[in-house]
Amino acid sequence: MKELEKNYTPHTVEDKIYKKWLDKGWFHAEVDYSRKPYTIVIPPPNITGQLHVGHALNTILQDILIRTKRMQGYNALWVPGTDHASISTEVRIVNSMAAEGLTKESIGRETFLKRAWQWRAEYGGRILQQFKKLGLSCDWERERFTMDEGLSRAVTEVFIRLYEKGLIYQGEKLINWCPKCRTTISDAEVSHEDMEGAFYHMKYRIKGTDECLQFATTRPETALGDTALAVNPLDGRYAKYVGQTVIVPIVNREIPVIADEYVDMDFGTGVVKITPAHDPNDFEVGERHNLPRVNIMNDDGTLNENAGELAGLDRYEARAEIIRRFKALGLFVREEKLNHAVGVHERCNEVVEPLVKVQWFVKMRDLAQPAMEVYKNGQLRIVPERFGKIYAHWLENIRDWCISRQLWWGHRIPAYYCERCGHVEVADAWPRPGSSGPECVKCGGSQFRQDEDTLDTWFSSALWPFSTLGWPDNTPELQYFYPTDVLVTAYEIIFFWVVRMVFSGLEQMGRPPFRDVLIHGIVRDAQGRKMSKSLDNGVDPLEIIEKYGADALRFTLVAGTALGSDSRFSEERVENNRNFLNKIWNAARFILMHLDEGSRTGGRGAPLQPEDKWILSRVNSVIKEVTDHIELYDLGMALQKVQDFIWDEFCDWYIEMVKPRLYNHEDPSRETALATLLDVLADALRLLHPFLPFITEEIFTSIQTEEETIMLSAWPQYRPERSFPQEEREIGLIKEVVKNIRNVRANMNVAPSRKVTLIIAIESGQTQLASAENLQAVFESGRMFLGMLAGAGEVAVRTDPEVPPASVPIVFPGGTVYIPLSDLVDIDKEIARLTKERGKLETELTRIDAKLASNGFIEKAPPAVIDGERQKREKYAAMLRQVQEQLAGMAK
RNA sequence: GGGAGUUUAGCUCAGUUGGGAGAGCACCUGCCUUACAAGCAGGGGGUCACAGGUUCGAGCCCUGUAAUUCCCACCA
Repeated sequence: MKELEKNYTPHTVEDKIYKKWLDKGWFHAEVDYSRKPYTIVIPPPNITGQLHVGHALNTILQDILIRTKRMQGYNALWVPGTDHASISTEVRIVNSMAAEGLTKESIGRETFLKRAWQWRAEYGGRILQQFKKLGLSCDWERERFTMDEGLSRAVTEVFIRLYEKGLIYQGEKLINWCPKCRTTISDAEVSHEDMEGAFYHMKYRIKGTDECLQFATTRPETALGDTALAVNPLDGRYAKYVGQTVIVPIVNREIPVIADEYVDMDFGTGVVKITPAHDPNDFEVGERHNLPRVNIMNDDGTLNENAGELAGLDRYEARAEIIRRFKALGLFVREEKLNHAVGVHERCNEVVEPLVKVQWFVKMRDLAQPAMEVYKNGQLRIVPERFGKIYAHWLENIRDWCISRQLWWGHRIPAYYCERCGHVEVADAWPRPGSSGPECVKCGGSQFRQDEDTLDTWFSSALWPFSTLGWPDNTPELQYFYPTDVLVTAYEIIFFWVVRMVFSGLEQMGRPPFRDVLIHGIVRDAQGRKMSKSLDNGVDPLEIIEKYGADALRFTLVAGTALGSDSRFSEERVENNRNFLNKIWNAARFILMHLDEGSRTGGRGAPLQPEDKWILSRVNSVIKEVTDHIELYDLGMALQKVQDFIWDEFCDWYIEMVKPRLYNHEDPSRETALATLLDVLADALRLLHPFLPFITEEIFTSIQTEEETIMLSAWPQYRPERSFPQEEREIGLIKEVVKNIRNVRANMNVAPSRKVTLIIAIESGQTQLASAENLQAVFESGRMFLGMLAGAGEVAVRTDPEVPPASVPIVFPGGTVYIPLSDLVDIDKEIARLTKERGKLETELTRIDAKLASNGFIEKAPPAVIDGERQKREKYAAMLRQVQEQLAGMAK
């Protein structure tokens, strides 16, 4: 028998237990067709990542699901891994090099990549090590990295397949350019922020006249790239100008006035300058009207030679300069303040520049359609439902995905260009290894160079659910574990990741990559603010673990969080939850204390007592409730149910009830009580294990010796033969009476040590609960509880209707408990209590009477409800009568 | 501009097909009762944002309003 410390100390057990689990290989899953698989792939954190509470919440939820399913007998696999996170990693490496005075360009691609791999070796595993502190039961033997050989092969394979189907293409389109990171970014990476800007009213002179056309713009610097002015075709004011020519000053470009429906007549002057190379709308207008695209910007955000005299100026300097020059030319009208949304790169906050460039794109329409289909027909379920709308909305409005990035860290695009004629071959290598002779099918050239660009990091993440299982090889793992069961993620990356995994899974595997998507909220600080570096309000999970243990952290993150909604984190809550751990710990310690030789294995010496049946029946219900809630992903509620059960029913009632039996070694039912305690505790621990893996393991292995671990112990089942409704009602009555006696005692300031006499008068006849005889038996056997729990001394159970004189009544359905006033002190307080009680009963009766008197209610409410109301009325009326009698008696 | 969420006790939040308003924390009172003071027992405290409507009956359903948070969006 192990001795347990008085207080639970996580540090001494957590590392030891985790090591045991690892050494035993219990997290590892192998293909096994005799069992059903249950699979989750982890959302891979960035290799640059440091564990934060967001990761903690996300992974803990997955761990709860995996552990539950594992206990339920599934072959549970949880695949961990990390993401190379091309741009954010690259930026960090560049920054670290800058400290040494180095740049990417100065060291070259190859050296840079060496450095990046070193970075990955150094930091890549760190976050996973931190994950282990949380107690996660990932299959570490199957850890993957998005740039592993196999996963890289998957990326190339998908690229080639999509290219061959025409779903990946190279095109010259308007893309989002980040001048700071010097790369393209996808639409999803641009966030729109309201900024205070200005609306500049300017004009162009109409060629051959003295007239001008006035327009307004927020970006005057793009004027040098204008290739048209546009008006609405229905706009009578400008009809006569359409077809005429205006002159862009400074560069003296002659551009036409065109008519296009894009122009809103009621906004500004109704005239819009068209810059096809630097604005998405203008780009489309330009397409429709075959306008030339004049690119005036360099990759770093300065103006290029097309800007004439302004070449070399930064875009913001250029803006000021343009305004100055227009003013000098008399072409500047006025400026007004205007708040408008500006696209910024969400990673570096630089204002994004729309530019026309040749890039690689994924054609989305054909891929989005099946992804929408599986959502609509229910093959893919999104929990909570409302996030499905976000998913659907995004798919409906999806545009082609720009996947090429001007970065080095990532999967290099498998496209090869003929040096002589520029012909493109898409293949895993070109020329093909071992081939000889000219390779270019167009010109016979033999020199090829690979595309310099890499792929958007989400391109490889999109393949994660199957690439981690071995695809493109048809591995046994892929056949057995795919599709995965659930994807758990925060709502922030539905667009980036979830959508792309779904269409990739459908396209490559023919099935959605997961059945359910569980969306959780984000963890905010105690004031409800988002945690951020600038506010410095982030919580370091490792510090919390250090202080309170992983279980307390897990508890805090999961408890009290409704599906999909944000939660607040405070250390105070962790502390409270730590207290719960201590509570369980001490309950276990108490039981162990009373276990002596033979008890642990010994059977039940005597039949189950009513309180034993009550607690068994209760745990039985809790098993069902908890299992159901987990099934619905309502993990916070599931945890709540077990906690309430353990603390309230098990500790505060059951343990207190059986103490006399435990202290009395002669009691034949002592063994039964111990066996029940162990039974119930073991079941509660099992229900709790997915949430609090460490403490449950520690206690479980202490209180019993048959099973080596709780993590592989069978999940408790609801057992009908363990349902005892009669005992639940009986003990429920005892609890109610005990509470009322305590109430009276507290109100009347009866010293806790003082015993009071109880006279329990049972009414004759049948009540809802039981017959008078049964009630009598209940109180006879409950006599002990009244003594233990309510400080009762003498207890007399009677059936005669005589009311004892000078006593305080406590009414219950079927009878009354009387406490002689001589045992109490303060009669005024008792009168006050009874008066209040009378008021409550009267209110209730009024309410019920009004209800019963209403014709509508009698006619329309279901009979069961009406019957219930009548019964309630009867019960309250009886109780009211007694209270009134008593008050009358005391008034004398 | 479009969409979604939230609004219940001082604080944080539950409230499962509409049928007697809940928990935890905080607060007040009494207890070092041989598992636990990180504990036990008792208590006070709410026009369920507002206004209408449906219903015999609304925290829950419908309509509108307000406050607040978030997401999406190319009005130059």
